[in-house]
Amino acid sequence: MKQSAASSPAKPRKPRGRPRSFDRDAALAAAIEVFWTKGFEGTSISDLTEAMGINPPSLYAAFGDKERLFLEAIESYERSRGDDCPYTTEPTARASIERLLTYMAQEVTGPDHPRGCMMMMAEATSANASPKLRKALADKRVSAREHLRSRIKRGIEEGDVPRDADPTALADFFSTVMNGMAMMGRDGVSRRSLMATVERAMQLFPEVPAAHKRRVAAAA
Amino acid sequence: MKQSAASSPAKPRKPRGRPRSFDRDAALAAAIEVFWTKGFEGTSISDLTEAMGINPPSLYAAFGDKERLFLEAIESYERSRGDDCPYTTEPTARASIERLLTYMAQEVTGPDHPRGCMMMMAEATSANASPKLRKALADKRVSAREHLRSRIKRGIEEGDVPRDADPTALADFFSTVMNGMAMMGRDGVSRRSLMATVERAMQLFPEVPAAHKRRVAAAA
DNA sequence: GCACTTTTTTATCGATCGCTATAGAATAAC
DNA sequence: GTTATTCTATAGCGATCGATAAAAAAGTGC
Repeated sequence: MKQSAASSPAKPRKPRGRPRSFDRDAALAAAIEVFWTKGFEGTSISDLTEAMGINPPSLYAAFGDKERLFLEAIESYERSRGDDCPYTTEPTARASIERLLTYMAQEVTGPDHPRGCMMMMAEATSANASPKLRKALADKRVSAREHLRSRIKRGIEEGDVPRDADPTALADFFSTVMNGMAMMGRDGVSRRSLMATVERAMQLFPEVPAAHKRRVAAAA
Repeated sequence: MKQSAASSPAKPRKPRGRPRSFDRDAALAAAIEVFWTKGFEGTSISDLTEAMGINPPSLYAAFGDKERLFLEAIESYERSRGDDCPYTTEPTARASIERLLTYMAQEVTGPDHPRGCMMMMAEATSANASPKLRKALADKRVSAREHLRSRIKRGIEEGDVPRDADPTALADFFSTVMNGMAMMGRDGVSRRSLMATVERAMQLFPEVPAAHKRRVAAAA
């Protein structure tokens, strides 16, 4: 916690010992790819070391153990996807959800990385993992639904979603569709098919009555 | 292939050696429960022998190996669920799909067995399995979608689904919802919530125009 | 009774699992 | 230079993996 007064925090002095000979971020990216394909339990340390191009002691020194590496992989995976799809910046809840679903359809059928969703794989392949990891994954899934819910709630407050809409039920429905799309994507279903599903599902997003919409626009 | 003429096929004569001391069906049911919870790779032989109450050699003698036991478990699982939910007997495609989704909502939240769907677990936990098993699982998933599609197509032919409906796209959509429900169920979402999702999704099932419906009813 | 067949139990097999002890190699501090 | 520190590579730890050999046990047929 305490920081040395002599050393500038912005320019950390070079570490003492032998420098690391591999790119930590690149190694993590390689680990993500493997976990994404095989899940947590389906991935062995030798799978990882081979893909990352390092030996086991280097892996353990840099990432702790398999569970901690997996958690870091999950977090990096989610962060980069959040950056790729800034759905919260959309002006309406409807546009946010549609953007999210569209991104999902593209992502789970991406040609330059494993198909499907790493979080779905995580869920099914951590049955024997530590309670700590299980809990961390469950929290992330709950949090994802909660994000959807709060965005819809905000839409109600801002007037672009009808007052009688149920944010929790809507969030659960679109979460279900997203989960399903992840499975379908892993299953090899085409991007075109998933996009058709997105369009279909979006028909269920409730519209504000045109009359009320005008009223809100006038007030703003 | 050749059958002894002396022995009645309905009353097979008692086998020669030491009789099996366990109930094969009960053992298979126990195996299903374990695979359902932990997936294929997440389940070890000792997990199985403990749950089935037998020793490894008995398991191998009765079921072949782990993959064959798993396949038999999957097939038994699907058969019993097909028996539980005879959705093809419903008069319309809409009623069939709705029954199927409703059954799914109840099944994946069942209180007296593992949550979620065994086939979803199978998909994610067979990354290192033999190509043969992988293919068998993929075929089953394709076949499930095809069943949906053909039921909708039949609905078009029988006049209870509009002529301009796209059976493949509809089947893909409802398959996506079902897959998503399985994930949500495993995630601990309530049955009530899944039923709300079913009701919502069914709003997207296309209706035949009332005028045309009358015409078909008169013809029948 | 004895021969034969099949399942049971016990005790492993070799391979792989996640992980680490140890020693040598590469750098900074002095 | 020497020393201290940190990383790398080799080798292997105990545990568990899926699967089986061997022999005792429990039946049928004669």
